[in-house]
Amino acid sequence: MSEPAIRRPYRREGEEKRRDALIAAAMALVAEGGPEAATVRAIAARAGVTPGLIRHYFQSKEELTHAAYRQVMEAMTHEAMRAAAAIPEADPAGRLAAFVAANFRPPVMTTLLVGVWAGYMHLGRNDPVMHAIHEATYLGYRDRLQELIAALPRPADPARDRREAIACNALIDGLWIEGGSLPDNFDQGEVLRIALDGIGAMLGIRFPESAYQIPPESETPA
Amino acid sequence: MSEPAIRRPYRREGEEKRRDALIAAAMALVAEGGPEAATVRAIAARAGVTPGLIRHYFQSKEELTHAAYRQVMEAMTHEAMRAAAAIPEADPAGRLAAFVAANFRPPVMTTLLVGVWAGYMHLGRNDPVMHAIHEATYLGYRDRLQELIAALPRPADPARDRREAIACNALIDGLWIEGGSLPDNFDQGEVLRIALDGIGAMLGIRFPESAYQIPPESETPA
DNA sequence: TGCGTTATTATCCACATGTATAATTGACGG
DNA sequence: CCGTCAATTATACATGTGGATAATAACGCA
Repeated sequence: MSEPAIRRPYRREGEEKRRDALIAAAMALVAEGGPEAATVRAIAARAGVTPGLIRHYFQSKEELTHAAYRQVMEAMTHEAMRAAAAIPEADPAGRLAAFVAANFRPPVMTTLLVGVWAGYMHLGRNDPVMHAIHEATYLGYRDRLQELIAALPRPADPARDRREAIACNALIDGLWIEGGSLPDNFDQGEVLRIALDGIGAMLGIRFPESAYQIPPESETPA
Repeated sequence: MSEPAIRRPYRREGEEKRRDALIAAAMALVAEGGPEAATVRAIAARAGVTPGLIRHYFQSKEELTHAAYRQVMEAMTHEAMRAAAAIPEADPAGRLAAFVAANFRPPVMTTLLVGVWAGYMHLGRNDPVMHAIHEATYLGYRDRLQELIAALPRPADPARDRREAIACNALIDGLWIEGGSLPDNFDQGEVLRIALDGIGAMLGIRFPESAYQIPPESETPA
C-alpha cells in the first residue's frame, strides 16, 4: 500500500528555459484541446515538471496565460513586419505584398497559432490584461497595415486609407482563420492567392506575379 | 442552524418555454463571461430555475451547449438568407447586397452573437458534434454566397466564383468580428460601407446607393 | 374535491481545479 | 568533500464542477 515513496529525479534548469517550456506547453494544450485542457497539471506534465513549479515561476496560472497569449500575438505581428521590412522602401506594393504573404505560411498560419488564438479570443472580452494585450497587438497590426497602404503611389486620402486598412485587415483575418482551421479545404498557395487578389482589387493595384510565390523552405519549416 | 426548509415555490411551464429559457441563459452567460461562466448553476440561476432542471430537459450540459450553438449559427444564416430572398431574382446585385447588409445590423451583428461565437468557436476544433454544426452552417453560408455571386450578370466561371466567395466570406467574417467586438470604434453604418465597397471592388461591380442605407427600424430593434 | 402525474426542487456525490505549504534534493562554492 | 541555497517535488486543502437520486408540490383531470 505505502510505496517506498521514491522521489522523482529532476534536473535544475535556468529560469528562462523553464518559463519558455511552460508557455510552450500551455500554448500546445490550448491549441489542441481549448483553454479547458490547459490545466496546471496538464501543463506541468507536458513541460516535464510537477504542477507546483508553475507557481514558482508564475504568480498564478492567469499570469502564465497572459504570457502565452502575449507571445502568440507578438509572434504574428512581428513576423509580418519582419517580412515587410525585408523589401526596399522604394517598392511599396512589394512591401505590402510581403506583409500580407507572411500571414499565410508558417509560422503564422499554423493550426497551433490559430488554435491558440481561437481558444484565447473570448478572454479579451473580460480580462482587462488580455484586452490590453489584444488591443496593443491587434490595432498595432492594423495601423502598420495602414502605413503600408498610405505609402502606395497614389493621391493621399487618409480617410480612404483607414477604411481600406480595416477592410484588408478583416480579409486577412477571415482567411487566416479559415485557412488555419480547415487547411485541407485549400490547395497549396490558394489562400495567399485569394488574399492578394482581394486586397489588390480593393486597393486598385495589381501585385507582381512574384508576390504569389511561396518561399520553398516554408513547406517544411525548421 | 436548520432552517425550516421552506421549499422554493415554482410554476410549471411548457417544455419548449423552459428549453428556450435555458438556451437563452446559456448564450447570455457565454457572451458575457465566456464558456467558463456558463456553469449549470449559473445557467439555472439566470433562467430562474434550479440546476437539476437542466438535466431534466437536456441529457447533459454538453447537449445544451450544442443546442445553443446551433441556434446561434442558424440565426445568422437564416437572417441573411431571409434578407436576400426579399429582393426579386431579377436584381442579382441587390440580392447580394441585401445578403451582405443583413450581417451588419441586429440581430446578427450584436455583442451577444459575436460573444457567443467567440466563446464557442474553439469547441468546433475538438467536439465532433460542434464541428458538424459549424460545418453545416458555415459552409452552407459560403455556398449560398457563391450562388448569389454566380447569379451576377457576367461570364460564368465557377472557379473564380469559388475564390471570390471565399474572399467575400472572409471579409464579412472579419468585419463582423471587429464590428461586433469593438462597436465603439466604428461610426454608424461604417462597417456596412466598408463591406459593400470591398465586396464590390473584389467582384468588379458597384452597388447602388440604396444598398448602403440602414433600415431605420434597425436602430432600436424589438 | 381529491388523486395521480411529473415538473421541479433539494441534497448528495465523485472528481477536478487552482493554490498553499512542507519536504527533499540537485548543484555550486568553499 | 561538505554545507548551503533554492529549484523542484510531494502533499494537503478549499472550492467549484457536472451528474445522480430522492423528496415534493403544481397542475390536469376525474
